[in-house]
Amino acid sequence: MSSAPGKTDQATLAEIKSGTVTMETVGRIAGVSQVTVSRALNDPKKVSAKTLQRIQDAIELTGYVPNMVAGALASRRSKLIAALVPSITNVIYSDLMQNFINVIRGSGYHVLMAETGFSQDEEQAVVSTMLSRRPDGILLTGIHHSSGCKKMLLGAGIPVIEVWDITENPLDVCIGFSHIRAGEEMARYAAGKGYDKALIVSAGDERALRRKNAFANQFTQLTGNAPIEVLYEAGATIERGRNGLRSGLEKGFQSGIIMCSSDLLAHGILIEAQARGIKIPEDMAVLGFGNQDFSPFTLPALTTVEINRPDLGRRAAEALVARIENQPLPDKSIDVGFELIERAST
Amino acid sequence: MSSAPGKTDQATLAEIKSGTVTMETVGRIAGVSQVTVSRALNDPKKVSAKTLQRIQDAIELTGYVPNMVAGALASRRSKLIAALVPSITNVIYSDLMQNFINVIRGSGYHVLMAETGFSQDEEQAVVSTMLSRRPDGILLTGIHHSSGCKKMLLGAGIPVIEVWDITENPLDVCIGFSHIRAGEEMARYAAGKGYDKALIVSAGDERALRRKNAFANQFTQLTGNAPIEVLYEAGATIERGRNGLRSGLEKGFQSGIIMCSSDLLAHGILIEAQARGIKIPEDMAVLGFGNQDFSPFTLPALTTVEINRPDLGRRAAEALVARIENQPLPDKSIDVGFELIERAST
DNA sequence: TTGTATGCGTTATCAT
DNA sequence: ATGATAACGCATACAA
Repeated sequence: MSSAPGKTDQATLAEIKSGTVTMETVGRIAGVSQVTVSRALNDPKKVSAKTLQRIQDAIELTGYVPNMVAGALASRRSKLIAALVPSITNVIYSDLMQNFINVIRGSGYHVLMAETGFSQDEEQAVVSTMLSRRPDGILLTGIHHSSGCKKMLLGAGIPVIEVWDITENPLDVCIGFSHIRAGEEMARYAAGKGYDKALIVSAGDERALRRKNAFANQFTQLTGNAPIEVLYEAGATIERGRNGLRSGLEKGFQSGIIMCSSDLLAHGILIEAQARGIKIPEDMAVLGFGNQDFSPFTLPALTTVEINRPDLGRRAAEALVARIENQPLPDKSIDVGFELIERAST
Repeated sequence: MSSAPGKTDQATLAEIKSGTVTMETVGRIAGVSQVTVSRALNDPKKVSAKTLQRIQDAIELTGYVPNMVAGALASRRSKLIAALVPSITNVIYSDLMQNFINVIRGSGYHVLMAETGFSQDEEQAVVSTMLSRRPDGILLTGIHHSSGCKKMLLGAGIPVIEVWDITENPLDVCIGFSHIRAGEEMARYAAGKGYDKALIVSAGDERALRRKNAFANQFTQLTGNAPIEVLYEAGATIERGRNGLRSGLEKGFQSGIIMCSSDLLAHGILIEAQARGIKIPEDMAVLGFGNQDFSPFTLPALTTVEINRPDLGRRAAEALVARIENQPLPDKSIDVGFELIERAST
């Protein structure tokens, strides 16, 4: 009678105390086999109400916690998603990830997050170690990856979603917007408002540079004047924005519009302008990018380009889960677009 | 001779093509057993130079990627760390996590990151699903957790590190600073500078409120005047900073010092003050918290309290890894302190 | 230095 | 509705 339902024998007690409770333990207490416990958790309909109740009681009693490591090995589905972003301290990306993660969690997946620091080599290194976790899917930022990285991803045979950029030929699925079109749109707006001189203050990452070049080309074409440029290797900060205006003035910029690769830089420029008694937008205009949460509340409020990041994160998660679960996906390349929001700084 | 070293037979080719390469496959090609491949990867010293080379060639040939899921199950060490923060979009925490993750990665661990949103219930729910991944250690933000959460953690029997706060009785190890002492120090500073009226603009999370209360008590004690308070349920933003000053003025605040629970709120107050023609620090002073990257570059530069977040993240990672690997830890409770940095806003 | 046997805690495939 | 059995891919103990 030692293994009768409801009984808790010596061995069972030892397992509970040592924290080594498994489905086997739960089953022994509930008077069923380990397999039935597995079914009770994964597909309760297949188990009778009576035994289901007994199993639930046993789980309660033992404090059983499922072991997804074992589950992943057996099912060959890890329920893990790897997510690679250039920087987790940059709100542009963490904002996106916040929504991505929340949707992903709702579908029962966990997220392994890592930084790639704007470098393809680092991305490849990170992808390499991530794949050893056998993720069911992976999110990458951007559409440019090393060939070694692509090869590994193809070899892994898992869905890949590339975000924050767009291309006709994604590795698998991409969702984002055209940085070139965004840059061009900013130039058209600037020229359309009558500004015929421009200063560009930009961070040095590849996507920012693509926007910058598109802006410069379009602006030059429309006005006949090539913008002055101030570039930073590193990421955008308010400090670099302040320095950027200083450098721009030293390089001879006197009036017109200042195109920034980020609202953070733009905010820094507003501050530096204020410190110097330069009036925005009377003396010069400022155009940001990203529409961060503070951008409507600067002095003056910032004209900028909005990307709906929460929506982007959500849709990326939904698309990735759909791909993993073999649901049909209408499109391999999803353009979420952007919107130029005019405020007082221009 | 079909399994002679260097040979690649039919079955092996099939495995390579189907992406189901294991140590077994590699070993077959290299002419050794699966165990030797395992050793070659985990402890190369134990394998002769010759076979090591053959194994490396076979790995190269097959594109073998280790399966840490299987490794975790067999060794009962997942090499996974769960990290729970209130918000990943808040730079205060993402800054900390950035350094935490980098150190953790260097030790061969991966990080499962999740948000808990300032709620103990959500924290418990997240902990629950995280534990099913059998992490080797876990990082929590703060020292207050639901009893269910504590029970689960104890039951899991893994090292826990609590950051961004401090207590004499951590669950396991904690590293952070005293929010009460920080609030008191801010009050002493304010009173010492001669301010005898105060407005508090604070976010509503538990730690911010502890600083607020400590400040209010100490300030009242020193000056005889209780501060006016403006509280927000949600997190700190520049927008709420601007609204906070507005509300403070409506509540009758006219002059003195404004104590903020975050530099973001303080920045918003500087902006609103500028919009209203209020001179900082002549008409009223502003005191922030956090020393964010922009804080030296606001107008005027922000007086604030600095916590060395990168250092905190690094030390948290080091302490957690030490605990996991059973290395001695000098202290269960590590106070990293804080520093009041005086700038132009006071 | 290398190999054999075994088990990690599940899921999947058959039976019953 | 439930159970027996065999993977899953690796690490560990023990042998040789």
